[in-house]
Amino acid sequence: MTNHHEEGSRQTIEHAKGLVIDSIAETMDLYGVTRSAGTLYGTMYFEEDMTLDEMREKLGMSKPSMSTGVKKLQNYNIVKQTFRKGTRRQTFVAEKDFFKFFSNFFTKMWIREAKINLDTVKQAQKELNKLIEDSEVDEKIKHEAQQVYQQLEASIPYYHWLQKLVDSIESGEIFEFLPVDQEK
Amino acid sequence: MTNHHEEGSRQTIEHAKGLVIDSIAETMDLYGVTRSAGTLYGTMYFEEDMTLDEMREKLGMSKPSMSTGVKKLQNYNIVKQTFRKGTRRQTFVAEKDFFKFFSNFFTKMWIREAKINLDTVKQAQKELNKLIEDSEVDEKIKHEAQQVYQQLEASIPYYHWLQKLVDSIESGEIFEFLPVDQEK
DNA sequence: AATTTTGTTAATAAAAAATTTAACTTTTTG
DNA sequence: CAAAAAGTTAAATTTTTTATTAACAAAATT
Repeated sequence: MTNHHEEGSRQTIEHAKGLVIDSIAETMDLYGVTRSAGTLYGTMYFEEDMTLDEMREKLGMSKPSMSTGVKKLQNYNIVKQTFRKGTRRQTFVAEKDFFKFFSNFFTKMWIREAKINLDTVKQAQKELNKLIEDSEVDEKIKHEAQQVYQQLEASIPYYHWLQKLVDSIESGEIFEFLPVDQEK
Repeated sequence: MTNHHEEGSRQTIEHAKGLVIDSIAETMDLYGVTRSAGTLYGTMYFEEDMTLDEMREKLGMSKPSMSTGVKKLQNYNIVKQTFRKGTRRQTFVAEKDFFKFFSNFFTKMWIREAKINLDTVKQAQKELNKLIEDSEVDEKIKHEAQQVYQQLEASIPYYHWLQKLVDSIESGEIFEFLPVDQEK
């Protein structure tokens, strides 16, 4: 085996990884994560823990970009800080189990959706109730307010269901209903 | 009931709707849908079918913006074209059932994720296999290729599971496992 | 304590995305 | 079939986002 061949083989491996990294980044882009954060995650997916400088080297970008990128990924709960002995630099590691990725990423969004929207619906209903219970208010308006109130009321079970979905993912119960097929 | 009061009451209703529209737009923003498309959806959520000009009027934006916005929402499968008799203008209606919204929106993303990433993983594995099966290739490289191959292989069950999740949502089966609580 | 290393914040520059105006195409109706 | 209406596409502009350089702050080692 010559060095010439070895060089080409390394390139083949890097090419294969590159395909997957781009694909992951495209998917994350679909989910509203910026392309560069997605590429960073994809890169970390194939590495052990990395320092900011190692990321910068791999991606050819500036250190502040890596710093903010990693922070973003930490916010999505798909990258964690780790402790590598022998260096005083911070190191970070990507969540490599896609089931955990799914869980961390979507439950975070859904919890927030359920909370924010439910709070808002309650607040809007409170305001509508003022009209509905006010004897001074015109019947036509009252009826309109009631209709909107009802539409909002009908949305509430959805947010409760979303919370149940989150719970079943976090507890792992969902995998009893939808088992992971291990065979290829 | 005076007209003066009636004016204020209408404003109260609009204010309540506005709270909810903003909240919906914020959630959709979280999901990677632009703010203005989210606001358009939120607006349509409180209306029957709408023409482009009605949207433009409500949102105070240009008609081409409405045209592209509606197209985007149609792509997410959360807005459909309808036929209102008596007008030759196109009309559009928003999906108001959030369960269907959830289903349409997320299954579309997940189907795409599963397909694209699975295809890419297979392709990457094919390239890695060339190294693994090539007797000319250095053992060290071969080992590295095998490791990456294995990492990719381990991700495949996730994509199959995602497809199963999509199927159970589309068939409605998931609601047997996670029933919708009707009581408040 | 001083110096070096590391990471973050701030300001600027560059790039990307969204919005509008204007031109154009298609559809409808008289 | 001509005229008008409706919708889309294209080009240009504005706004927003992203990334970089440079300055700063914090931590650690000598």
